[in-house]
Amino acid sequence: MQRPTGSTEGLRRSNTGAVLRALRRLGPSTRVELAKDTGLAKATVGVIVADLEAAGAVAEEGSRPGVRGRPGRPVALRGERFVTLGLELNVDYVSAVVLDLAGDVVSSSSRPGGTTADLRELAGTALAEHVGTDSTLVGAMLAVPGLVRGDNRTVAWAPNLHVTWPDVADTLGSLVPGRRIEVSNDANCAAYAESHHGAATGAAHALYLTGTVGIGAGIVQDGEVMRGGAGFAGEVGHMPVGDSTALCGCGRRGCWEASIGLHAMLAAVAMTELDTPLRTAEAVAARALTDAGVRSGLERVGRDVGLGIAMLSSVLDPEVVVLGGYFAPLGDLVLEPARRTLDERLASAVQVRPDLRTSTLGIQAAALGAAEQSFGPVFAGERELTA
Amino acid sequence: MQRPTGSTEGLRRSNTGAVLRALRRLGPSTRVELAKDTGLAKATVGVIVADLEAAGAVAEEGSRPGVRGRPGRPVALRGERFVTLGLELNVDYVSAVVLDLAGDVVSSSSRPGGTTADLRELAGTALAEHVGTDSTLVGAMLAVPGLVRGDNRTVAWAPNLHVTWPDVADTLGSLVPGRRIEVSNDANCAAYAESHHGAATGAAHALYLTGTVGIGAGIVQDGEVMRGGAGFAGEVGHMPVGDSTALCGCGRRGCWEASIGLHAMLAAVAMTELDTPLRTAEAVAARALTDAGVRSGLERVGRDVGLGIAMLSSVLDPEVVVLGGYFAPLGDLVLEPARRTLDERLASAVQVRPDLRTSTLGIQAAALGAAEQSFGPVFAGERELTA
DNA sequence: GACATTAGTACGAGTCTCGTACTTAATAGT
DNA sequence: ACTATTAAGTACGAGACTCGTACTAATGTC
Repeated sequence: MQRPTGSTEGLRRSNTGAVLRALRRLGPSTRVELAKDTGLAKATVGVIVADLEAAGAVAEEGSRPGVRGRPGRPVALRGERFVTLGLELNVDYVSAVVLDLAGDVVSSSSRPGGTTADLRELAGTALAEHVGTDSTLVGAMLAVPGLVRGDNRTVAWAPNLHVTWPDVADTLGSLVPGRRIEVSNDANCAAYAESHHGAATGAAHALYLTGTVGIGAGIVQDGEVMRGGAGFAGEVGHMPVGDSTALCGCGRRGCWEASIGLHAMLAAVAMTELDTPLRTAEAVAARALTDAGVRSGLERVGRDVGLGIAMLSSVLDPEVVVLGGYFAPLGDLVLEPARRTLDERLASAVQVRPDLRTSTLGIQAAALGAAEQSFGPVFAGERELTA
Repeated sequence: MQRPTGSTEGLRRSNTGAVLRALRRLGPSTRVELAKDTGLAKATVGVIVADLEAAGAVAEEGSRPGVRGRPGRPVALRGERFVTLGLELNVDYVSAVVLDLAGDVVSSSSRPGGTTADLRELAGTALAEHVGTDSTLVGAMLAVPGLVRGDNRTVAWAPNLHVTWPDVADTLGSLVPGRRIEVSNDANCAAYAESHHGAATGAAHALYLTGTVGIGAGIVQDGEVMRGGAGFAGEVGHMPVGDSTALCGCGRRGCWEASIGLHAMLAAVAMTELDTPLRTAEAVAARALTDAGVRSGLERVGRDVGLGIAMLSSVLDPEVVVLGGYFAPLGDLVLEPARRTLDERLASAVQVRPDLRTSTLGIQAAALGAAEQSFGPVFAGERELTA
């Protein structure tokens, strides 16, 4: 999905990227299998694999015999050598994920707090403990709840965070010398994570919905995050959906998050907020087991969730919609009414309702997605893996 | 924007595509200018240009002196040799556009009628009159109002058309021997046309809204049509927007097109339909000059248009929104209230309202977009131009 | 008319992919 | 146990392509 650099070296980079992608997708594979999948010649794959092995990016596994003929020697991505760092700075917690080239999570941690110092400490610990001198940090990305420009560098608007941006950039810059830390929107990162590791694995077109006090969406189209003209695509919290009289925190009426945000949900079930959205939702789910009033309140919220997803689906046509944030603990209590509403709103018989699922990655979704995105240039064949 | 095929020949194709794209974007350019723009070496560009000239795809223009040094000899895309055919089959009219490699419309025609025979006749005439034996038909695409799968081959649902699909495919197949005719959605084609030739020229992220009895959207993201998982992205007519009590032709209530479709607009201004949507809208626009009631009716429609665009903008973040179909003749009568509504619904201070414009391509938009899309593989460096 | 300046080309070096032929390592059959 | 068969991986030379350098060509400037 990228333009080759023009030169033959660029061609090699591009083909190396194709081999790496095939290894991620197929798992351990022999050279012949890789050749078949990528369309390259056997000999070419052999050379590329040898280079990757020298760089420490792949390793041979034990052969698997049983069939006639010389057994192939499968090659697998090796995690030890190359890693990325994904961070999330949120209102009341920070997260860090170290991901390796094989796609395994090397380290995953989060803690309460929302300051630059909290983030710095968590990231510093993760790096110190899990990124040795023999491994290379390929890239790093920070996910934030806010509007981030398409260049992945400047935060245009993050009203809920109590930090100043040059400060964050400086702090993190000193942490990862020589590598710029990119910034991206948390919902976009989470969407990427779910489509690569979570509930939407394998779906090229996925939609992720994060729900806390605000509502945000991350859109994955053709395996890539969709950013829009300025980078602000997916800011769906203030779409006019649901109860048109509901007063939103932004001062207007009828915003979607005024109908399905955490506070609206709590009002619907007549309960109060606990310390975190997740714990609050768990308490609501527990109460729903015995309280019909809570169940019907969630039913109302679910219908409004479905209404918004109907809208988004008709625009984006995703295969899978993943609900994260406070929706995850509530599960089918919200999803079932949403599915019913969605079925009612399908425009035609040929349209298939997207699969509604709850997030499987929880609070680490955004940080994991940030880490995974940092591998993007490697798998795209834009950045070379050097020892 | 695409991956080379692996071989060095693929690299050449890819680089040739880059040169062609540069020529389209920059206009006539010298080899040095092309080298600077594409990042290729002077010598490489020289070879590629020579090949293209031999194939008849480009030609040298008169030099432009005036500066010190040897004057460059600009090279320009040549239209005579390679063309594409874009067709549109709609409910009550058919259109055909022949487009050449230089981006000039060679022929553009449309006529009433909505049968396979009408289409065949129009297409046959266009080909016979404007595609000589010395020119090559690079590709052909048909735009239809309906749901077309992402493979650009199968029509899943087109309830308004009174044709059978194998029939259309056979008829057109015999017209363009040896080349498969692709099919696509009309709004997607029109969006592509507007972003390449029309009101959104130069915008990488554009949204096109077509309005007749039904409402459809075409989405261009990063210069490419966004299709979604099944190919049905942009089916926005039945989003729940606007008057939630309005009864839609689909049997449900609250669909957007029940508030802003042609019939809803006519009800709002208390006028009756003429033979075509365009002529009807022109009559309404004329009446609005003297009739305050009509103006306030359009005002109401405009607000609902703005409400839906607010929704779409928060999801897609386009730079430009182009309104086609019956909206074009009404212009600011609808756009102004839409802009005001949009301004009210912007979620944050940093978000910029997308530019609302009326279509400049009129009834030919879809056919032109279909033709332009048929050049896609050429500019992407996937298909070679051979004499 | 000499010089400076810029455009375009010729050419050789380097890189890469590919197909073919060959080697290697296993199973199947006798 | 030995041979035939099958399939994986590699060595090697041919071919295609890009690139940098050196060179030629064409124009304006002094």
